[in-house]
Amino acid sequence: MKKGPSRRMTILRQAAKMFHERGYMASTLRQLAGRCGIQGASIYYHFSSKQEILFEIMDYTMTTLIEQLKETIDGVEDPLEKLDRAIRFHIQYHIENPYITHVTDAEIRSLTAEYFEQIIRKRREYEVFFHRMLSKSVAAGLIEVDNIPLMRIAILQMCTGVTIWFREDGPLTVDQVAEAYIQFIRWGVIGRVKGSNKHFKAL
Amino acid sequence: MKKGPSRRMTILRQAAKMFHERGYMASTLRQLAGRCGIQGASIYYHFSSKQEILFEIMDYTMTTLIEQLKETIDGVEDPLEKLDRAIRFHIQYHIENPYITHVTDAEIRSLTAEYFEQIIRKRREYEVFFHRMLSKSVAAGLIEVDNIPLMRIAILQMCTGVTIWFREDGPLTVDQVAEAYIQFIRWGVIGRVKGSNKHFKAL
DNA sequence: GTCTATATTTTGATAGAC
DNA sequence: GTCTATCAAAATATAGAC
Repeated sequence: MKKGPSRRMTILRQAAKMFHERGYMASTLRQLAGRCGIQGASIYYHFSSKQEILFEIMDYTMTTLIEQLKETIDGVEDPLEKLDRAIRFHIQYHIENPYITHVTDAEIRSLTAEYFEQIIRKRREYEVFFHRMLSKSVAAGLIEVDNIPLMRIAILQMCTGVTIWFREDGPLTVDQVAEAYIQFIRWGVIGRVKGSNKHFKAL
Repeated sequence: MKKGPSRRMTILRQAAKMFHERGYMASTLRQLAGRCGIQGASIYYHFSSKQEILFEIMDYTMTTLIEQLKETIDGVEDPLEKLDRAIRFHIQYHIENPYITHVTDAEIRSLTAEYFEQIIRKRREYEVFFHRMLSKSVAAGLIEVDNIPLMRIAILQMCTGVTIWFREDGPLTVDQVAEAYIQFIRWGVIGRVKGSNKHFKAL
């Protein structure tokens, strides 16, 4: 009675894992089919092209990221608290879904023009949330940021990077990484050191 | 009498640009040759394989990074000042050499086993410098970092990321980016806000 | 839905003339 | 040093049987 994931799903999952490991261009449909226990040609019953597989992975990822980010920050008043939760969610989602998120981040240039535009649009939509949270936190005097787009890029690149080095069987838990990164983003490496307030700009 | 760069150099430069734009696997030797004004087969007079071209780019980059990092921090006493200069150098070199640095960072999995080992070894060597500077700064009580390898990864990933988004014809200068990133790494987004010392752990 | 067989293109790389 | 011509392998994708 146990009904596993559909073949279509299996292909997408194995493709994401493969693209993550070797890159899109270095992955072949025959190898992908092999990992799914079918022949290369059988892939084409489920997808019309290799490009479509890549796009499906990326579109699902971006759609889910946007949707869950909205749920995460919805209703939270304080913009800094909102930003905190958003960053935490971003790290958590990327650690828990390393294949699809890494592929979505790293293989965007492998997309053909039409697909590229669709994914870029969703990526920008996602980034706007972070811009707004940063912007409102600055306006409220809670943080000090000169160039908001620059900080948005720095923070997201750093957090997205977990897909490359995080190992499930490694020494760190998701929460430990999220906590360490949040602390770093808030205070930097000096900001929490006792007595450093002597360095404060306006003191 | 004006002697331009050697053909070998031209090939390496164009290859780095191409690998940066499309990725190693998506770049063909015929296209590369075309950009150099020669035929595909002529590449093989200068290099024995496509792999060798990729390796040469990466090996040059890592060797130069290590060498210039040493020069940058040599003789500086204060470990935090040392770290500061190292980060500034890292950002500057990556912005000024975006093609070779991005390729070296992103295409390491495209290398065959023997080449891979050589480059990984140099990358680790480079990272050790940052580990030591962080470690000594913590020991001196200048900064507060719980997990040094984690912070090293976070900082370097963030700074290396400039190769992806920085545009020479954009609104920012190298120094502006370096300064913003250094400030962020030191103080985070809250650390410099007036009155935030109330958040300090030990106060 | 999956198979075998194959069409078509393109690739990295080699041979040999100039 | 660069060319033309070409090899051999591999890729994506299609056709049609089961």
